[in-house]
Amino acid sequence: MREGPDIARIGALIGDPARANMLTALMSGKALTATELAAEAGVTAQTASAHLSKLAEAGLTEGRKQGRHRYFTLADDEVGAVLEAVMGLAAKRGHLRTRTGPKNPALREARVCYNHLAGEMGVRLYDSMLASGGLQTAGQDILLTGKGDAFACEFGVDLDNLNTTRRPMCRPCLDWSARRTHLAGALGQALLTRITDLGWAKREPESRIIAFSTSGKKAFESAFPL
Amino acid sequence: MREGPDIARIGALIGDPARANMLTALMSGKALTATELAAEAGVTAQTASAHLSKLAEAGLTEGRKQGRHRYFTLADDEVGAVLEAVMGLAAKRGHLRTRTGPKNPALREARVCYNHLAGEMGVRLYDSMLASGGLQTAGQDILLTGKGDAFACEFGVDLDNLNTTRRPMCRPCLDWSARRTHLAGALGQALLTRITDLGWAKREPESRIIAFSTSGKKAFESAFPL
DNA sequence: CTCATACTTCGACCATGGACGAAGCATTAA
DNA sequence: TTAATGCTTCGTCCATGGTCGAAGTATGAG
Repeated sequence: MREGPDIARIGALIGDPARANMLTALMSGKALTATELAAEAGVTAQTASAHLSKLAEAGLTEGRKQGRHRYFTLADDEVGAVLEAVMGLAAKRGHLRTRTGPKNPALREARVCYNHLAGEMGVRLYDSMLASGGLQTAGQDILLTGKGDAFACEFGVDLDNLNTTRRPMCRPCLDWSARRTHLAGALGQALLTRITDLGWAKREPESRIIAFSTSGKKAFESAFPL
Repeated sequence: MREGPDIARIGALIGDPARANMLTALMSGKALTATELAAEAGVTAQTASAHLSKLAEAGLTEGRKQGRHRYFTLADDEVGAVLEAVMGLAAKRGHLRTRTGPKNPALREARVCYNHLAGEMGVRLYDSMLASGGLQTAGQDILLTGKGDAFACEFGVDLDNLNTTRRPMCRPCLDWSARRTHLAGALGQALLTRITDLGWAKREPESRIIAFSTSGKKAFESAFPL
């Protein structure tokens, strides 16, 4: 890092997109693992590890080791308050910012986020299930309703198997590109698996892109109407 | 700029040392010209111009043209508040940051700041003159006392010529690397000129470094004791 | 008028640091 | 034990963007 006043060090830390996404994710107050943060930021584990080292070294985050996981949180609420302040500034000035085109349109449209569908189509899936009453928000949590349960069965997802796991069925995930919530958790993972099994889309190797076929996209859009 | 959340754009803006120095200087509330800000940041006018464009485009600063000057201020007090918040965070975490070695020790020790001496030796000059009663602070301004007047004459600076100019005799300048005040203004410039004329030091071409000779440094230290 | 100053734009260079592959260590599961 | 997972370290590559020289525009001074 170049020579400069201390304020620049903090700014540079927040200024990197990957780190900013990590910090944004941690604003929920939840402790997240390094792998989860890597997915949130859209980078590999190695890169995330380097970022998390820098954040911890600067005292913005804290990590505690638990088993073979490392859980990260914001160091304290002052960090949260500063991030909130900067976000407020960003939001107000946002409207007059230069047009921000996505680097890779395919990546923005549909990609894998850890193990579930993200991007615009991920947001659509979530919005659609919320609108149809299959999902229901309860504060920070998301609940699967009876209606949603039935929908999932019909869609071909085996819910009984999922229930045995310890992972939460539904988890909200803040979208990297769209800054909108989409569906993570066991159900989110299962739905993505089912979508690929149905042949609607396939994961491109060596990238996070999920490529929908033309017919697959049509089927997806009728299954998850807005 | 890369793709990323809005918060990263603000962070990256603050994260550059040159821009951080500019913003820090503007925290005084005074309107400063582009040239002054360039000197404050330790960059050339072109570079400063590019930075000021970005800051203005993002809505962090505002500039109004007056004659052939452009005066810049922070856009509003929310920007000031955010900067203050980030500074507070930087100050608290500062003590546990990794050892920040100056990239170029010579640059940190003595360099030219626009037209006067800056760096550790610039700070020393200022502190020494303040301690000996040659300078006196009066709010934001710095005054040259009778004692300081006599000292300057003895040191070989022609004060009469300086008085004819419109520039203030003494001006405080916030140090780029040390974050300490040092002496700018007509006197600051004249003192540096005299120091090089005496052969104590010489400007290195192609850099901002002021290289003191061993004997020159000794002479400087006895002329400006702490 | 000419000259000097303040600032901007253009172009090119290059250092910083973010990216990932490969390989390693540590912990847990089987 | 072996295998799998979570994470880190090392090494390398390369895009971003900060930097300045040169040249151009505008404003004011003499």
